[in-house]
Amino acid sequence: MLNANRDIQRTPAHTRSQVLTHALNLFTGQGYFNTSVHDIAHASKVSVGSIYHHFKDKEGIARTLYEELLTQMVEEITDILRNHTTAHSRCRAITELLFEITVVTPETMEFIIYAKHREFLPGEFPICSSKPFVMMREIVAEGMETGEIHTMDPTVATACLFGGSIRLITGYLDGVLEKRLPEYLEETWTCGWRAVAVV
Amino acid sequence: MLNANRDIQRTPAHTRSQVLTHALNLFTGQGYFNTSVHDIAHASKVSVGSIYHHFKDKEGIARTLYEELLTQMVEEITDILRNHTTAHSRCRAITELLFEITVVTPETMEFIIYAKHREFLPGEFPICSSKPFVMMREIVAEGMETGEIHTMDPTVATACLFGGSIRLITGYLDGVLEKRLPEYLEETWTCGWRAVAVV
DNA sequence: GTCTATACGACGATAGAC
DNA sequence: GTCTATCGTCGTATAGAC
Repeated sequence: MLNANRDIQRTPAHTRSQVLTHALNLFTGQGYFNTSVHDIAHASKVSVGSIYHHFKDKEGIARTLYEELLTQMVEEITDILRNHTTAHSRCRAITELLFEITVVTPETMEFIIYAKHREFLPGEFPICSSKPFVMMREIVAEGMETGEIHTMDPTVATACLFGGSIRLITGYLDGVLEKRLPEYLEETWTCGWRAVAVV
Repeated sequence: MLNANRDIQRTPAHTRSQVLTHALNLFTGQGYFNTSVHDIAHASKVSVGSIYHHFKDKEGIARTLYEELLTQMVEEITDILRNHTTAHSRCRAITELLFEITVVTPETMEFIIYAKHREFLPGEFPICSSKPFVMMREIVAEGMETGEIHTMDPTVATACLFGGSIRLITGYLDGVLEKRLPEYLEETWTCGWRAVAVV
């Protein structure tokens, strides 16, 4: 996953990362159920047998992807928590992070925020119960205690603060935006913050 | 068992509506690809042959559902346009409508707002390009001309105005809200409007 | 660990009787 | 129009050689 573009190797680690990379592209590009293990094998230039050696089954590939991408996102939010102190600054940084991930690795964002995980990952909790989203709500809740954000239901505040950004991101992933995504950042952030900020 | 079968209506219209109703439930409950035509036949108490008499194929069922539900929503928004004049009043009414549809017929809202249509309806435009969403953006744009809403990119304004509500709705559909959905209406609307309103 | 070949079940769709 | 029975295909997963 991390060392995606290297010379063609046949090491186990390389096989594994190739499979994950191409599975992510196929799952987001044409959907999990429209993607066969054979498709993944072909795109990864790896045999079906190798795939089943590294992963229990097709679902296992998706689950691994889901967990690794979420873990990565948690780390990035943790960094933001370290480098920013106010709720305003932290939420702004998270918004920038979401936009950046979307532009740099749209498949990642699509798989995290836009896929219907419950349809192919039985037992998995909804994405909004996942760690990154919980962290975002905690940041908002703390912002209420410091008086930066209106005292209200934290779920509502988080939804309204980030809801606009998420709409823009899904619009970008759907290819329906007229301008490039970053051009929407300032205005979207201003609106989102205005929705919840104490004047 | 056999007696029960006598009570079942066998008119074409009844067959068609039964299939659509149960297909919607199954598609939203377990996903389009996890639902077989046999499942639909069983749930609808109709034979597979009858289903294929009324619909070209499985995709045709989903496409019919999609079109009918969107048409219904367009009519409801049209009603709102008739009965309300200001952008404030119209957007508020639309927010209430979205919440009400979600509570009364969650499958409808899930199928419209939450399904990944492009994965099973090839050629279909993304939901945010659909008529209801376009109408919402037009209402917002008019609100800018009348001075009710900040002059800004209409896409951003619409995303921020309704983004919070949509997040709450998806949270409800995912079953992760602590309170019942209507209890969030006032606060969510207030936040959304504050995000874009001219003071 | 990686590969090819294959078993086997599931599902979409059709045929043809009533 | 509705039904049952069946066909053909596709895709997951495994077996077993290298």
